[in-house]
Parts: sequence; structure tokens; C-alpha cells
Amino acid sequence: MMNKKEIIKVLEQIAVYMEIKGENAFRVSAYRKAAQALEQDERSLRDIDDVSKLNGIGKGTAAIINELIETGESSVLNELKEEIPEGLIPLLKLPGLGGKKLGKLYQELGVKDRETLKEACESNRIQELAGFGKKSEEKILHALEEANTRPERLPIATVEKAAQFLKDRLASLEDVRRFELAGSYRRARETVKDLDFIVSTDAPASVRESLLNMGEIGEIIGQGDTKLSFTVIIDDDFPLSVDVRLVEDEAFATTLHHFTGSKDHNVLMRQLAKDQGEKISEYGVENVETGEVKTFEDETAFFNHFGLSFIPPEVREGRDELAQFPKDSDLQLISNDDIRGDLHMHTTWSDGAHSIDEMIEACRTRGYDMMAITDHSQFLKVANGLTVERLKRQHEQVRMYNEQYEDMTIFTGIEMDILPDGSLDYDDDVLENIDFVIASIHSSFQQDRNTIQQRLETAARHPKVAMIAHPTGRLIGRRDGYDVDLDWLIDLAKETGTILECNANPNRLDLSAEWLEKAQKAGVPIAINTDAHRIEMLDHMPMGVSTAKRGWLNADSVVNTWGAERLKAWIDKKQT
DNA sequence: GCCGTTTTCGGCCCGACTGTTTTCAGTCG
Repeated sequence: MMNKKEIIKVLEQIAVYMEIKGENAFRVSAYRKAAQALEQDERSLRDIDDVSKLNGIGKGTAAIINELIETGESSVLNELKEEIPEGLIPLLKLPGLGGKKLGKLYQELGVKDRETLKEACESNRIQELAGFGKKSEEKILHALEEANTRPERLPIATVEKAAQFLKDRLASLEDVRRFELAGSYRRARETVKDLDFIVSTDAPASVRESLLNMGEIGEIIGQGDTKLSFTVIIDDDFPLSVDVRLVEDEAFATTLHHFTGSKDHNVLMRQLAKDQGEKISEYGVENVETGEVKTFEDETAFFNHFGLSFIPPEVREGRDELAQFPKDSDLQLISNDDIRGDLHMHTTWSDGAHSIDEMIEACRTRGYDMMAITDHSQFLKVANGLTVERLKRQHEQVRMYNEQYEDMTIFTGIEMDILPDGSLDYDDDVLENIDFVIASIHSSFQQDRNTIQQRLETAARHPKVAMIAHPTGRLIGRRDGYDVDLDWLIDLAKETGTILECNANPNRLDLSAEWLEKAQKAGVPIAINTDAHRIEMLDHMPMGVSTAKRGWLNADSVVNTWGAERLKAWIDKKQT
């Protein structure tokens, strides 16, 4: 029997094949919408009695889904596959090639995969085709070469530096009135395709000039009056695509909203506008009857115009955010201002770069009133993990600092390894006097699910273990986590009163937004921590908060908002 | 293909830019 994920994939595949076949674009997107409807429904396939009741799934797509459930195959997809070579599918990802053009290349030149496309370019047959030319041919060849070297989406951690560089650059330009980084970066997706900047200026030509004269420009992809596309190369790395929109200040809010997306969110907003006789574009909201265009000072005013309150970019995914944020909404998603402390960080005692008091001062600067010093335990020798003796000495120091600072509660802590054999790295009597014990896995990732889960269960059931850190162990774009059933882990955390972490390091973001959402529903408290190994890494906190927002977490689900006393009471409760 | 007290047909978000044309289709976000 096919699972939901596989069915979603089939529907999306059908859409892609139809696109190349040259089917009506609305028909194509109907299949995508059906896939989306399935994806956004939280229920498992078994719990949905009639798929055609879902909004976006009708007679046709329901028949396909039911056929898949019954037979594991789709006759529609099978027929499409007979008709259209599979090798064409990945070619759709090449910039500049859509379904129409690819269909033509297939029909007229017999292009059926990368190789035949390359040959067609090299034998100069493409420029002969109506609608194509010399430039198209060169672009396709170029795109084919690029596709080998560049991944499609990049983990946000890898674009952080370039994003900061461009922000600094724009901030330094006199002709820039205000600007913002929009797109999926602003929505805090885990990976991004490019960086989208919205820039308010009265002198677009000057800003364009300044940007294009930066030394870090790779190639200019396109430029018009309001739009500028180029690649930047920061750090001798790969080229990263950047889109800049230059707008007059009165259009800034609507342009920012438009290019923050998501596409699906924009569609919802535009339908809402249409229902009240208006039309949304980058430039404002037009009254269809009078043609009058209204502009807004900021996004809040824009949302208010439609009877909504400000919808955080992180939840603009075209789900039910419009219904969740009416003007008088009392829904308070977690925000940066709610965070009162950071409960996972390292110092020079293990593999951190700064001393205990340097970290304390850094946390005070960030306005916190609680924190935990959590170095590595003895098992992690490469990280200079603390022996029992060193641990005790460190904690004496931490307690001393805790006495010293009246405005900060400093918990003694440890990030204790869960060993490959399933045991914990310290004996109970060592753990006895520690305020905040974190348990985590740093070794033997390849063990089977059962073994991994036994390790996690030992930790979660231990009365002194307050939290499990980076619960999946993944590194985005680099390493999958270990094998764990997260539904199981969330149930276990709920049963044992164990906090789960949302690790704010942009390489991790672990748990991810979708699991945070499930954890909150189950009533499991979440801690958002930076796992900082140096002072600057404390500034990853907003990435964690944004991830939490994507998971619709409210402030009360996040222990960082509780304050030291309430947190301590929660930990104590587990031990009794 | 889906949807609907503006409903069973005729829409389906909207606009910029490119390369091809010589007024526009295709692609993209």
C-alpha cells in the first residue's frame, strides 16, 4: 500500500509530465493543488474517509488517489510515461526552460534527456527553431553546465554570510531609504534558492549602479527599471543568485509582501481582495471599479486593510493563516522579545571559545535573565569533555557567578552524551546536583532504529535529564539524522516530562518546524537554544525563534519564556 | 482539473523581463 508521501509525489509527477505535454496550465496546477491538499491535511491516509471532500481534490484526482491506494499504480501516470521520455523531467529545472519550450524541443528535435539536449545545442539545431534563437541556445548550454556544479537549494547556513554582506552594503548606500531581505529567507525556510531584496529608493539608477560595481558580482543575469538579478561570490564559494527590486517608498510594503510570499499565501490574499472588489499587486491595492490604487506605510497597515492583523512571514505558507490572524486575533506566536534566556552553550571548559564570565556578560547584553552553562561530558574527548572532577570544579565557579549576578540566574548544566551502548555518561550521584541536564547523541548514528530509540528512552526516562538536545542529529544539506520515529519521541517526551530542543544553529534547526508543531499539539515543552560555541553564535537565537514560528509555537510552549522559577519547578516535578 | 448564494460555465494572482519578434509568448517569482 502506498503511503501519503508517495501519492503526493505521483500527483506532482503527473503535473510535470502534463506540463511538458503542453496541457492547459490550470489543469496542470490542479494536480499540484491536489497534492498540496493532501500534504496540508494532518491526518494519515487511513483517517481520511473520502479524499474528494478535501478542498482542491475533485472527481479526477480522487480517482487517481484511490487507484493508487488500491493498486499502487496510476494508469494516468503510466500512460504519460509511455508518451514522454523520463529524461525530460529534470530538464524542467533548467532556468529558462519551461514546459512549452521543452515540449517543442522534444517534438521538433527529439530531445529526450541531458545528452540529446546538449547535442542539439552543439549542432546548432536549436537556433533554427521558431521561438528560439542563438541566445537561447547559448543559455541552455550554459545552464546545462551550471546544473552540474550548483545544488538547487542551499541550506540557510551557507548563505548567511552573503546575506549579511549584502545587508551591510545596502545599509551603506545613501540613496536607499529602507530595504528588507524577503523571499523564503524571510519566511525562515531551511533552504533557499536565492536572496530577494526589496529596496526603497528615489534614485534606482544610482542604487543599481552601486550594486553592480561591487567587486563580488559574479554575473549579471538580468536588469530592468525595477528589477536586478545577479550572482555574488562571497568567500570563494559557489555563486549565489540575488534578486533586487527597486521601488518607490509608497510601494515598499506591498512589494515586500509580494516577494516574501509564499506564492500560495499571495494567492489566498488576492482571492480575498477579489472578493471585496479589489486587486493586489506589488504596487498597491486597486479598487477595480474606480481604478484608485491604495498604498500602505507598512505590512501591518496592508493586512489591517483586509481585516487581518500582521501575519508573521514564517507562517505565510498558504495554509489557514488568514483565518488564524483576524484583526482582533489574540494568537500570540513566540517572538524574539519573549526570549528570556539561552539554555545550551559551551565555554573554554570544553570546546567553546569563550570563558564562563564572557558568556554571562554576552547573555546579559542580550537582555536575558537566565542561562545555563552546558559543556560536553567526558565521553566526547575530541571536544575536551568534562571529567567528573573538572565538572565539579566548573560548577563551583558557575555557582559563584550565580551568587554574584543579581539580575541573572545561571544554571549549572551539562550536555551529557548518550553512549553507543545506551548508557549515560555520568552516574546518578554525579548528576544529582546539576540544575539543567541535557542529554544528546553524538556517536554511532548508523545504529538501527531500535537501538537508537533505546538510547533516547534511557535518557528521557532518567529523572535528572531535563531536555534532549538536537533530537534528530541532522545537519541540513550535509547529514541525515539518526533513525528515530519522532512521533514516538514526542509521545515519550510527553509521558516523561522531558523538554525537547529546537536547536537554533542554522546548520541544525532541530527539531524542525513541522515536528515542533506536533510537539506543541502533544503538550511537550520546547526549549530554543543556540548551542553557542562562541559569543557571536548566541545571535542565532532569532533563527530558532523563526523556526518555532513556522511551527506555530506560542510563547507559553517555549520554556525560554517561562523564567527561571517556573522552569526550575518543571524540572523538579520530573524528579519526584 | 476544480470550484461555485456573483454557481453547472467560465474563470482560475499579477506583473517584470527576455528573446524573440515587430507585438508577444514563455518563464519566473
